[in-house]
Amino acid sequence: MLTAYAQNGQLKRARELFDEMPERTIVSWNAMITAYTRSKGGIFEGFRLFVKMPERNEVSCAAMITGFVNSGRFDEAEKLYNETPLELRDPSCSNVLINGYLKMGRLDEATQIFDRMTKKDVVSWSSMVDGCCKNDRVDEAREFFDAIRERNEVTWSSMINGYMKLGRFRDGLGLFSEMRREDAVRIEPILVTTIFEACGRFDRYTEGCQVHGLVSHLGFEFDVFLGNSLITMYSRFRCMDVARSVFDMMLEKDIVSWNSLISGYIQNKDLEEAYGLFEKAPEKDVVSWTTMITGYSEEGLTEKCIGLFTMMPEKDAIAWTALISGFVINGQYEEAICSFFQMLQTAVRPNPLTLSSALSASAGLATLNQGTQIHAQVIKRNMESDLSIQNTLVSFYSKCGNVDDAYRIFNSIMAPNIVSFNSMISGFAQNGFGKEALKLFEKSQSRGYEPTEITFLGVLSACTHVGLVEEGRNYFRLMKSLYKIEPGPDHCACMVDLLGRSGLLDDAVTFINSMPFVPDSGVWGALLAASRTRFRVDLAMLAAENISKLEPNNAAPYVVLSDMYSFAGKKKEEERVRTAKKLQGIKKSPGCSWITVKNKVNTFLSGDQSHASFKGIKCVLCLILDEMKELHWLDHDWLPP
DNA sequence: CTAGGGTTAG
Repeated sequence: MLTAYAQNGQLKRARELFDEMPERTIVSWNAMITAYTRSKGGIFEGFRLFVKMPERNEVSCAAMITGFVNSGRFDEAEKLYNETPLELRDPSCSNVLINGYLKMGRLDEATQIFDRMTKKDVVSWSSMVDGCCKNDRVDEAREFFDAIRERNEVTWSSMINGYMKLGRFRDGLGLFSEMRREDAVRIEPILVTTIFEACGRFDRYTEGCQVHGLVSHLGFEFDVFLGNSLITMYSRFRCMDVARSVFDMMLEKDIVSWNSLISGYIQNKDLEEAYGLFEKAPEKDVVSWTTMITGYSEEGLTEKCIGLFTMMPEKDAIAWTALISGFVINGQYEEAICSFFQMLQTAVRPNPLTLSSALSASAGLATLNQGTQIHAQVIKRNMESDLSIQNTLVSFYSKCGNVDDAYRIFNSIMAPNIVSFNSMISGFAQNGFGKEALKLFEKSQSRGYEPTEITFLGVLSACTHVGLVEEGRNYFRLMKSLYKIEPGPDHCACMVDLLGRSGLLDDAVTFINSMPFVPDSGVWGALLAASRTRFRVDLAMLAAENISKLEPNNAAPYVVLSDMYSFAGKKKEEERVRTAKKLQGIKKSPGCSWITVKNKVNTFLSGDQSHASFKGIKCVLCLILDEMKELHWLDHDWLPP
């Protein structure tokens, strides 16, 4: 009764009953100690009872030490442990302490207790095995494992899981087959699920199928957990037929089975099959809905996302985040921000990913004020030390032109990863600090960070923005030869941009012709922009034709060509381009830009002279253009209107 | 009444 009351949140009733008891045994006292130490702030009342009780046994000590360990009071736990008479010092007391230390990563203290134990049991040994694995000391774990005389299911699975988490299949599966030869230990389905998980994650098809074949003989192939993990594994292998047949053969399915299969189809881009299952599912939960929303947003179908989200009965933080980040990846930043502020008005609390997505949206819009508000939310919610948020903040402040703030945040990151470096390198590059960007790249290399494709986009654009042509060419070569990263379309577009902006247009064309794949519109776009700046009608035509082939509705080729013909006085050609544009039915919305100065948004449309300070702005612009001419960044007087 | 591992889907 005491325990029943305590476990149902009625500690007071338990205490009343305890006080009324005509006589109490050690077990009654122990039950109360456990009840108090497990309830918030009850540790000292628990200890008071422990001191007061007339007689104690080993369970009393273990319970009390557990209480101290679980409330982080290791000093008190250790003191009590040392004061416990040896004949009462059950292995459980030591095991509690050992596991407490292991969970905190305090391996030395755990080992000390372990070494001092006079009678170690299988729990003590298994705890050391697991604790070493969890603290990235798998090989030490193996030493403990080999030293144990008596091994049970926990010992084996701790060791096997340690290997599987690291993808050490030879060691893990080797032990697994050794375990099968032991008569005294059972193979538990749940251990096999972790093997399937690892096979899926490390893309080990052969091993996954082998283990699957093996367990189907053991009689628990119809276990729900096991079936679910098989569905997930085969989905990762892109074997949806097998995943489906596992699903169909399962005698008992739960909502996770349905969700796993839906998610599998979505990962393999079969939205129709996914939606069919979603509709057919006997029950749906927040995960089912969110899975579908994520699937649609990855395919750019944000309308469908909104529809599903609206119909969804209960929305949690992850669901909101799926909606918001879906908008962000599709460039719908206003919608993302709007949803974020809607979310704040509900009781659902944003998680780090939500705030990071909202910050990305602000970065996309370059709305400094709004993003700063979200930064304030980050601080308010104590998420400043979240790495993904810090990285997004670096990007955000950079995009808003606030390199100093970006750099300040970058430097405050305790454990930066390559993404942090990528964000800062790109941030420097975007703001014209090419030298700083390249220096930071070299720093990341000397510190042993592995560069990614994104790293080189930053590096190449840094070279572009300061005209470092040779360095850019060099990095482009190194990328492949030294870092083993294949240049993609974006890297090539960067190179064309680099050569084009430096006036080396013929080199740019040579580069395009030497590309190992068909140039995309980004590559041609870079050439078109350079041709416009340098007034190379021939290359502008080449680029324009190719863009039109790839993106028939893109207005840029028509606009640039007609402007250039117009300047050159070639009225006929200009007219021809304009007519072609009309025939295609292409409408170009006027270019628009804006900047917030002292809380006021200043908007500029192309050709628009209505700004209050138009004269002054134009004057400064002319000064800048003169300087550009002096530096030979422009070859002639022609400028796009 | 106390102590160890494993839990699939967003």
